[in-house]
Amino acid sequence: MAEKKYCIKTETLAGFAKALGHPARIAIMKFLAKQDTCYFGDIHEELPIAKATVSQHLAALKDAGLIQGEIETPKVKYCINRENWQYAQQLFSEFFNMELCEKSGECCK
Amino acid sequence: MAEKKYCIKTETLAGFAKALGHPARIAIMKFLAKQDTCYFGDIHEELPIAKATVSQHLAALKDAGLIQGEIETPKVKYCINRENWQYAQQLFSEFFNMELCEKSGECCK
DNA sequence: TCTATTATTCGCAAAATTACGAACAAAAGT
DNA sequence: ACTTTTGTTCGTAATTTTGCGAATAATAGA
Repeated sequence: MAEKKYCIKTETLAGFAKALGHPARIAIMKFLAKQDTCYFGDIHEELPIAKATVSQHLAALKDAGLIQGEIETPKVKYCINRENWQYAQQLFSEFFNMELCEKSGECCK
Repeated sequence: MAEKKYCIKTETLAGFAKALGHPARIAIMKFLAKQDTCYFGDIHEELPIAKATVSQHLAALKDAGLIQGEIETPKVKYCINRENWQYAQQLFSEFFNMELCEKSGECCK
């Protein structure tokens, strides 16, 4: 499907960024980071959107690899995928810490 | 338009992430970071997409505040908006460095 | 087995994104 | 004035995203 027009690191970083490109998904990640319990219902309560929509956002984050889920019937528990979280952190860090060319960033007013 | 359902920092971070959520836009930012000259034509040459599409991506990055443009007829020069770039860096840094709850990230296999 | 709880999937609609070629605008040079 | 160069805007199409309610699945408990 993805025809890889760009280098793999660029594609991967863009993928993480895309997954984080919605306030509900940022809110979910922040919530998961600080909670002991991370049941679907608790996440849903935090957000001003329908549960079907929450489920969709969780699926998006899961597809991106940023979270993972576990069934604990009748509930579902979600948490951050630490390995990929760390990788995303590294890619963003590299991206934002690349040294800017002297002239770049000064050429425009 | 934006009805602010989430806290401002969350919205802002999501906005930056969304702007970076496409490989062409990541590629543009990387290119701008390392180039002395940052004319539209040079950016277009780097990318495997039509100029109209490049223009759209540049507009998206501009709307997000990550870059700025300057006319130098007949060319147009683009560069990173350092102030907002730094703010984005800070927001991402805070986000990725928020301490994860002990249990969070360990509750799911 | 029936019921209650929980979360996903389905079906749908509206809106936004991505992409392109063609048309257009602006200014410099002839 | 005309032409060339450069990049944006327009018009359009295909796809994806976002969102919701209703239907569904899965399991525990009565």
